[in-house]
Amino acid sequence: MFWTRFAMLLKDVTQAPVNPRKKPRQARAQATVDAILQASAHILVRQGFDGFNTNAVAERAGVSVGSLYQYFPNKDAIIAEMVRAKRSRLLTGLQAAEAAHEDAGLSEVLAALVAATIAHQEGWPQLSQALDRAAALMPLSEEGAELTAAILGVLHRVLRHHDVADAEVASLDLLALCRGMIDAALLRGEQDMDLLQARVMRAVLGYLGLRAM
Amino acid sequence: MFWTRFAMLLKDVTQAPVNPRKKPRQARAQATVDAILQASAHILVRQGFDGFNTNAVAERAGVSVGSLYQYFPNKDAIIAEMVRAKRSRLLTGLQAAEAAHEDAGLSEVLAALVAATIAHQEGWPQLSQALDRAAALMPLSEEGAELTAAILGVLHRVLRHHDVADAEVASLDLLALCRGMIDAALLRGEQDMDLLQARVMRAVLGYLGLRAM
DNA sequence: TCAATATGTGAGTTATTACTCATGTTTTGG
DNA sequence: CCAAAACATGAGTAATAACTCACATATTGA
Repeated sequence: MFWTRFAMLLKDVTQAPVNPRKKPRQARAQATVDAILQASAHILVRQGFDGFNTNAVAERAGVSVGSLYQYFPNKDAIIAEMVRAKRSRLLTGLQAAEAAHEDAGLSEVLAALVAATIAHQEGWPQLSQALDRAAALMPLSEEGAELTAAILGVLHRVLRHHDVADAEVASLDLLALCRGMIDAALLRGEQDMDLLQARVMRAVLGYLGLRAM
Repeated sequence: MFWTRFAMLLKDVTQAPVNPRKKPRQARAQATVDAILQASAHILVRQGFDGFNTNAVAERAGVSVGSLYQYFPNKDAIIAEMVRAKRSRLLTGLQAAEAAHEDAGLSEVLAALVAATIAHQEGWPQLSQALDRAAALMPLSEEGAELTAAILGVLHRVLRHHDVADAEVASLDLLALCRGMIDAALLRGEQDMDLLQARVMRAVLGYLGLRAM
């Protein structure tokens, strides 16, 4: 019928509230969600973004597409959740490093933060990279934005605590600097993390006008 | 999601010299190609990768899809050409900076190189970023790879000429460091290029163990 | 002038894939 | 034990977009 061609005009004029999918309540549901996330990571690393489609993810996870869409409103939400989890882990690592060196000198705290950042990326650098890229291209969820702010916040707090001038800009610069160096190094397969750490620290301390430790 | 629309990673691993299309011979054909590239840039910046499809590009360029496919064998080739052109421009800028400071001290040459890099990204930071990202996801054309090597080569040569140890690794690190800081700063809308330059130089000189100029 | 060649056209073909829904199965609370 | 709620299924639908092709127009060179 001709009118079906106009059905699109009727749908969803009002903005959708980013589809509240159900949360898993039973253990098997949680297992399904975990399987989906694990399969997603696997596919992202092995096939890249091109192989990453919901059918493939569901198949590899051993669940049906229908199940996938019970817990993720759309494909992006899977990526968003992986990014969220990754950010959350980094934040935890940084906070731990901060706490463990509360009374130490600036260089020492920064070294701990850099080490935590490297360790965080090291495990699965290809997945880390893929997720970082995706994160840059996606509108962040509210929680994602909060986590990003909190990550920057740790650095900012440390710098201010040690009376660094322009802590605001410095934290942005240092984060970008570290990310750039670490990503590039891991991407080209670098193995020696201590060496990488030392090089990053030279740049960081140089930026701040401090001498090497 | 942008990545599903790119053939980049999976197709023709083993084959196809990715250029079986005709080169423009008449002026109007060159105009067509230019229009396509310009439209592509516009769409990439305004709509991102999601809006970047051949139909949209052709429409905005004011040509037909058929014409587009006369000069570009596939969608990726458009991006590849933009990346190639961008790399080529950067290389030219760096070589000019190098030549203009042949007999100067290391700090001075580096400052010129950093300035050239900033100037290069400054014009359209969003396009720069989009292309950088795309380049990371695409297999480089032969010429693209050569350009990348040449860009690194300039830095490498400068470092070696001034007897920097580990010039190989240092050039990789410094390039990544600069890219990271500059991209981030321009994307968040920073305006003061002299200030940015000074901050980048602090990191660069610190990395090399040199004092500020 | 007039073929040969270069360039331009855009509706149509085709493959892909995000996402739905009618229906079936399992778990839970009372 | 039994309904209701949670969970799972996967063939099917519909939208999208890469790319083709048969044909039209413009330019060139002799």
